[in-house]
Amino acid sequence: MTRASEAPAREVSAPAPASLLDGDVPATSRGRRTRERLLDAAAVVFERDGYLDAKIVDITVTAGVSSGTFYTYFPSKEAIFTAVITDVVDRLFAAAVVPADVRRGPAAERIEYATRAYLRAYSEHAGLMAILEQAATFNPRLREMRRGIRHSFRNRTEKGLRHLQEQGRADPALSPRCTAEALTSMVSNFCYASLVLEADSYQEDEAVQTLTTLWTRGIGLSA
Amino acid sequence: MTRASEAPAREVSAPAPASLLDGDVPATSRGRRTRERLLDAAAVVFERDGYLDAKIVDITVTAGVSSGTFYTYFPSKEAIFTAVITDVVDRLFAAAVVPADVRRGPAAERIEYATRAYLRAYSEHAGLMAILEQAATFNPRLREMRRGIRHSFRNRTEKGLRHLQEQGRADPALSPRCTAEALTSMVSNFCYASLVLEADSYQEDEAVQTLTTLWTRGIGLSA
Amino acid sequence: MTRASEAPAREVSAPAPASLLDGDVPATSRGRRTRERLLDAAAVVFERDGYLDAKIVDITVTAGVSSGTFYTYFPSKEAIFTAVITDVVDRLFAAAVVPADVRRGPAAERIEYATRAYLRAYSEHAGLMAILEQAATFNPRLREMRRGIRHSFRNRTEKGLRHLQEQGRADPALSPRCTAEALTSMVSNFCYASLVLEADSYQEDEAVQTLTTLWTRGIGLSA
Amino acid sequence: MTRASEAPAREVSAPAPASLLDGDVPATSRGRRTRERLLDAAAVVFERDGYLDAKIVDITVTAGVSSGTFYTYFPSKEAIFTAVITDVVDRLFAAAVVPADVRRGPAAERIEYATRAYLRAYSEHAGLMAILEQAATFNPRLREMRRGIRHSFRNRTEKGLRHLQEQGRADPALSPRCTAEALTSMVSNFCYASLVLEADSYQEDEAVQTLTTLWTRGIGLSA
DNA sequence: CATGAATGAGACTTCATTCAT
DNA sequence: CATGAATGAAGTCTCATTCAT
Repeated sequence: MTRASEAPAREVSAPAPASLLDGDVPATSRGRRTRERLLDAAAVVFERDGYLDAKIVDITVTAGVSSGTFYTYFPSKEAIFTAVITDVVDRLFAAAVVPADVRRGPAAERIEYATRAYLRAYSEHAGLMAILEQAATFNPRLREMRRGIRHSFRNRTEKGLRHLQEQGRADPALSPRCTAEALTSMVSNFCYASLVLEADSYQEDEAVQTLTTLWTRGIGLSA
Repeated sequence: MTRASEAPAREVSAPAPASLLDGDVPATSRGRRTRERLLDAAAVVFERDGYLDAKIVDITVTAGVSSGTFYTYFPSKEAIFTAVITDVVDRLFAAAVVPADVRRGPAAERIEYATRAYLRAYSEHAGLMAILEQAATFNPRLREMRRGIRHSFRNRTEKGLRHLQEQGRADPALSPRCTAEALTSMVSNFCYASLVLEADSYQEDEAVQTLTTLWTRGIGLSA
Repeated sequence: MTRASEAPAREVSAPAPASLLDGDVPATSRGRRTRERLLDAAAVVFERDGYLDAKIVDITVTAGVSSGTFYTYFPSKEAIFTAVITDVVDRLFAAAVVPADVRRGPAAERIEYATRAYLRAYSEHAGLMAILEQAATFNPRLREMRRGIRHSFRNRTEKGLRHLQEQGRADPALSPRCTAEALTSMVSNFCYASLVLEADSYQEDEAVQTLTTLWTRGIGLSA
Repeated sequence: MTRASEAPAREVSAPAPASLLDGDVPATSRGRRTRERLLDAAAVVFERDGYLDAKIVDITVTAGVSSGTFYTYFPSKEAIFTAVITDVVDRLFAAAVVPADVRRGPAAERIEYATRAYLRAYSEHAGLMAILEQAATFNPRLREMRRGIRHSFRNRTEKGLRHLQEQGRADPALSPRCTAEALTSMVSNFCYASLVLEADSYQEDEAVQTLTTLWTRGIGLSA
């Protein structure tokens, strides 16, 4: 019997939940396995059906558990989606890290490295990135998440650009922030357009070279 | 504006449309007015609530008609949304047309003109563009529409770039298609990021200059 | 697709609802008939199954309409229950009105009249009164309603007692408020106990005489 | 308090209870302690959340045991509620016992004593009494329990009244049963109304005096 | 005895669309 | 053409109870 409206206060004032509802790690290994199975199943279902059309039952059936079990581990569709996406984003960030030796090398190579890494990581997870893009359009919390990701990349670019400008190796007339925004847009939306909207339209090398050229020449990079 | 008494003959003699279900223009002026009211109401409601949360009743109530009346003019929610968006896109395209004198002028100015025009038009309709972005993520037909829009812009850019390359005024090493894709991404996603995701983050001039600089320098434009 | 949590604001800020959700009278006679049918069905179902076990479908099936139709007329189970109970309570109040000629007669007869009227009305609607009693134990709004009903009766008793005390015809040592509370308790809970908890345990005359005697003698009524 | 080491022999030699499922006392002292903890926790949770909203997990968490453990001691939610309420009712009955000296004194004082005792006991346990009232409205067994309690009090009153009538000290015209019903209603529902529905509306003395006066005068008690 | 994960039935509600008037 | 009432499929989430360890 559902009487949510009659005692809503507890949702807010409730002390620590009795269980794993907030995504804590389960106590037993059996629990951990079940949680993993649910996450894997969710990735499959979200990618296949999109955020809106993904049903909890589809996830539980795919994971081979009863539908009630879902709620032992995640309080909602949004929660498991966030967990799935967080995984992916972590890998995206990890992939985007430029190794020390490259970082110490020429700026152009650094930019090319980062661009290629982003393209590859995006391409590997294009399915779920598309779904994040979708979900972000109507879910405020997921939109916030998506903005956070974008900001990370933009800030890194902005910082790098300021550095080059200080060294006199990039056009000092460019607004670092606005330029970083534009370049982030270029790369991320190029990925979205060519990997999500269309199916794999460009060769990796062609794309990397084009983007790198536009980027380095655009900021007036001098060797 | 056409008053009911102006052209009654036509209302009678016009060949009865097979059906209004596809959004044809209604035969009577009263009908035309109702259709307009619905379109206006839909623009308001879609922009306010998003595609998913927009309810047909909200549209009809806003338009001041009964909910049944809706289906006299549009066969579905998707249909009226398409009609609304088509209007907006038409204006976006119209705004993006570069006047003859500018077209005959220097390439840099042409690019700046087009960029500024796009930015302004986007900013004017940012609300609905955001909703189109949303709807395109889950509705195949609307996704197709969105791709069509993108292709138009990209193709124009590609054509322009080929032209410059042929004249020896842009880097011939760049793939015209891939470059056009990247530049289209840069401008369109810059708009999306700064006008939809964030609230108006940049001055128009700063944005136009930054984008134009990146663009022209990126393609290696020579005077 | 349910996404209640993602746009909860509208529940509060929404302007006038597009329809009859707040229980307004339907515009057409067909609508009025349907609303009546739902109310009648609800009375039957609530009485038969109790508030908790009453299902919306049972009501709609009993009324011979689809389940969606329910929500054209009532926003929730609570709403239709309130409507049903309001009807019953109105009749209870109406029955409790003491006609002018009796009111001008001897106090003892007045009290007996009111007691008998209450008993009869309660007995007639015992089923639904029991359900109100139930619902009031866990639904704040319905509890408020129940208290309102009780207050009405208690206040009437209090007023009458003050009057008698002023006339020197009732014990002036009694607190009118507290006494009215006790007497209201006696009569109302006698009805609850003998008509709801047990099945019809007393003859009407026996009950009326006992209650009237306790009441009149209790307050020290002098002719 | 029994420590585990104190009586191990008995723990072993005691005839194994067929089952603990019906709330029998556990064989080990550790078990007894767990059972107590569950009962205490249940009292807290039931009083705080009501019967319907009380969750077994909340009880076990409050008691500091796992949810499975619950079923080692009680077969169901209803069972532990019954156990909790039985405790309370026992104390209510205990409090309602009129000591010998008072019993031998004047009838008016006896009635006053019993009334005051009831009021105090009820007030002390008002929270759980309210929940019993709630649970009784939808659970047949708990309703039976509630009726049993009521009958005890009513029967005692009835017996007392018969006694007074036989002694010629109370109105012989009153039906003892029906009168007892009415007086029980008056006192018990006065408590419910003033202690549960409203918050502590009357001073104890005022309430006791009012109720006692109505009671004694109502039955025509002569010294 | 204790643990905590697993179960699964089932009611509510929404809203695009249809249809009788 | 307009009205507004009627439709009905379908997915989420709860929680008492069971069971494997």
